[in-house]
Amino acid sequence: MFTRSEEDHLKAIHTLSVTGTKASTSAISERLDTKASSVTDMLKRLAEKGLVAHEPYHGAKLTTSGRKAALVLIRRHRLWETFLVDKLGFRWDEVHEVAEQLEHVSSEKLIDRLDAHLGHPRFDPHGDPIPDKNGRMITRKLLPLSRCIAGDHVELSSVRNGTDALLHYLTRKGIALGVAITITATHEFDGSMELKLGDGRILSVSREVAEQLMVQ
Amino acid sequence: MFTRSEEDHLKAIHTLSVTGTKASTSAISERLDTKASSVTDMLKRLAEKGLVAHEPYHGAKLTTSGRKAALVLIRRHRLWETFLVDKLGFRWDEVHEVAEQLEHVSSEKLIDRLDAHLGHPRFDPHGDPIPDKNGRMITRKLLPLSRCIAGDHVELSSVRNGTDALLHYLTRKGIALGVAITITATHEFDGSMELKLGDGRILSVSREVAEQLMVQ
DNA sequence: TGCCATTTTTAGATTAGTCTAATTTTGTTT
DNA sequence: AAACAAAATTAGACTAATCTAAAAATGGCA
Repeated sequence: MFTRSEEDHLKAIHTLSVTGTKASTSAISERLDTKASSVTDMLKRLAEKGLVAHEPYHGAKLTTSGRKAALVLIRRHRLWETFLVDKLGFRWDEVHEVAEQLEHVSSEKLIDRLDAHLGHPRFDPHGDPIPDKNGRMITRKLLPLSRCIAGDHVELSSVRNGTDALLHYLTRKGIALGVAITITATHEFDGSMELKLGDGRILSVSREVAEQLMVQ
Repeated sequence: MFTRSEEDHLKAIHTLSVTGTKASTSAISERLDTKASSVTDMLKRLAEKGLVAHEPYHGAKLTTSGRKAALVLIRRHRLWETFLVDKLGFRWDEVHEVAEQLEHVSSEKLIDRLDAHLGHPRFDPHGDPIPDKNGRMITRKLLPLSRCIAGDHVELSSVRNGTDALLHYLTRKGIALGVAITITATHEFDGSMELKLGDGRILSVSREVAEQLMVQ
């Protein structure tokens, strides 16, 4: 259907859009680790195919069919991540790169069967929602832990931009999705927070980390 | 590690070699549905990388490292086929094309975990042996059903060159791997054979089909 | 309002992989 | 052994995807 590079660009534009960032040429090129001129070329090609609206000098937006294609890719990626963790016993910090390859395998039947095999999961191992066959997914209003104040009782629901390093760090600290968190103290001067977990353990996290832990 | 096209060529050369055919430029190009000149180019590239020995005008042979690479690809392909049938409920005549894509996903850990998840299968859904981590696999001396004579009692062990159409045909006839077969008659004039299956069913197969059914 | 730094696009080159058409080699056949 | 058909290689062109360097556009600020 699409080339690997086209798919990578569609996904990048989608991700930027949903996080509220304008999908500018430079933002896309940074995400894909290519040069801006390469992105311009690809935007032209995608525009010709009717997948993006490219306003020269003013970034790109997905068209309806471009968005549909991007959601298929996100569905594939998140289902494969779930498979790797649930069925093959990978850790959540090991799955991204492999899923990045698997998502380009194009077979609707494969993905639908995989979905069923996994029990139609609604969230992937990082807490991100998995689009269904029609591109629909659960939307939750989450806020970063860094916005909570002392005394709040919350639950860890997803990890934003979870680099493998961050995920590994959390794993080592014994922090997993679904864990109950009580904020015991927040420190103004550096933004770090003291937490009490559901099992009674006490720990402290930096502001950077607290900004990526999305809670409910 | 290798490009998709390099991998396709390695696998084609390997398959030709093990079936006793010389891996000539034209034989490879026919398998890959490309032109002979494209194959010549690729053989040069693979020879530079030390994966094949290319004797111009006299075909190609895999080097030790080329053979090792090809076996990795065959291992991946057959494990994925097994996964599709055993875990996702695909029919054996539906898996080839999808496995053809999945085999290019490169992650040793993925394949080893998949192997374990499937219970270290020794044969794929078509009866072909699956190489282990070290490239070793079971070798069986099979012969085509067409070489059997009336009165022989045999077991269907694999289907050679199983095109999707042939596999689908066998499925419709209720013929599966492992089925016991007694040859009740062979017809000289067109090579067709009369068979009695383990469950008592009687059927007749053409010479072409009998040449592809490998028995023990 | 006009200048300037930043961003984006354009122009032109490069690489991998493919093709067609022409040339060369091989090996069979008379 | 010479000729010829088949197979393989070479030559040259094309496309997709990338890059660098140069030119153009944008938008904030003096």
